[in-house]
Amino acid sequence: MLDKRFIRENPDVVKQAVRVKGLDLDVDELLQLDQDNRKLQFEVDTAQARRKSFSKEFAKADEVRKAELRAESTTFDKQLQELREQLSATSARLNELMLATPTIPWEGAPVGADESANTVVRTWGTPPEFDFTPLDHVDLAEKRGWAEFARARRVAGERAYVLCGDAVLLERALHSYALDLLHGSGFRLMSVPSLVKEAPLVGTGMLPKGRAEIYEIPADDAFLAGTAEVSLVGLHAGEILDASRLPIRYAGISPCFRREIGSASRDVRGLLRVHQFEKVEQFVICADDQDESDRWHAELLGTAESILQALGLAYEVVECATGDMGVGKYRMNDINTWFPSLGLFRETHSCSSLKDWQARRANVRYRTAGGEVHFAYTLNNTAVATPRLLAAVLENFQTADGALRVPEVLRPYLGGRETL
RNA sequence: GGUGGAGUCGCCUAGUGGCCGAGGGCGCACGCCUCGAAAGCGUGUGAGGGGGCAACCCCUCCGUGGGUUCAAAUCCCACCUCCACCGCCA
Repeated sequence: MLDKRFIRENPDVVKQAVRVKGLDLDVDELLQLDQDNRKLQFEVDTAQARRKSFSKEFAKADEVRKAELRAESTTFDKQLQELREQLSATSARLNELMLATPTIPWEGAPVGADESANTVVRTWGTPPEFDFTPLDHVDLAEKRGWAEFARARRVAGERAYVLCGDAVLLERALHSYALDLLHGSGFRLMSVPSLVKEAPLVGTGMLPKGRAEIYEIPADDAFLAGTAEVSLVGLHAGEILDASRLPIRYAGISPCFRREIGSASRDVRGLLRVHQFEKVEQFVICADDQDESDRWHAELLGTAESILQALGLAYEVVECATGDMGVGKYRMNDINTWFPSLGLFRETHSCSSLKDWQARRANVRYRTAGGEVHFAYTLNNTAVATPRLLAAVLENFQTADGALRVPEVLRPYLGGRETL
């Protein structure tokens, strides 16, 4: 969500953002509604001021005047009611359009309709070379008894999986490593709800547009969140934070649920695209200062890279194109990790800066040292998301004898074992 | 699942229909006092929207949404959240 004043003063900038992000939003309609809405607001305010004066006078009036006032009020209320209805109709529509307004993307972002316009910023590491025929993670996991797919799908349908034995320990090790790392660098560890209400989903921008992607539980007016970000933003919804509390840094861990409705029958094999997964997420709320936000973006991205480097996984960092980054984002960098079975890099992390787009929706504000109330800036990035990253570890570190070489940083979490 | 209680301006609290256009205390800010501070005294102290060149002015908000009334923090209904107890339970 953008600032209305900004839209009024910079309609062309907004239109440009709508265009490069490939969105369907009529900025002129929005501007017209905004103007209509303000006019109606003024009329309603004025009418209400007058209406209030009737009641004031009533208390002091004699019986004759009271009868007059009652009659006048009734007539006046009809007009007022009509105005109110008009106002609520225009403001509802205005709000609908406001929720669809995009963050103006970073000028450095490649302009393009979709991910094919993304550019590689840098790569790290070298994809492993095998002197044997490596298995993909599905074959390897099944061979070692580390996963069940056919049976899992009997239980939970397509894209379901069961991790078994050492794969469970390895998954847990990845999350433990990420949590310890973040805890050590000042992030507050937060284990948050996945079962959430509608408001935080609207606040984070997952709704209304992303409805098809989210599991709904209508009996309880609840939803299953696709990321811990939903709860982490929601925790501070409606608050005015003291500047001294910023930046807020959270490492959120939660089960994540996604319907994957837009990618039906894609990646149906294995652990790459599943409906339920486990993610440690980095999340920051900071002041509305672009330089500071940029620094956090770099740090969140750097932390994710350091995790992959520590694991010894080759990856590339991608600058996401305007059409790929999503409505609310100012800048987005994906990190794609090498998957030997695919012979390419696949997304394992996604780092986003949203400026105050999310904070405006969720009404997360802070009071500056000077006493002014501002919307905060928010950023987020994956730290570790499994089982996708687990699959990368399985594929990259398999050995000729069908074993798995455990990355050194994970060994402390696996009783010091060097291979599984 | 059941029963009872509660949600007021950062915090505590007053407020059972018009004098609430929300009072008091704490905290905070500024000033006076002081060598300096504390104490004391005084003043100020929310958010959102709108109008005006401006000084200013108006509207909305007492958990949320409805309702009753000329008039609602106050009365009625529903919901949300919290607390206590009972039942069930990982």
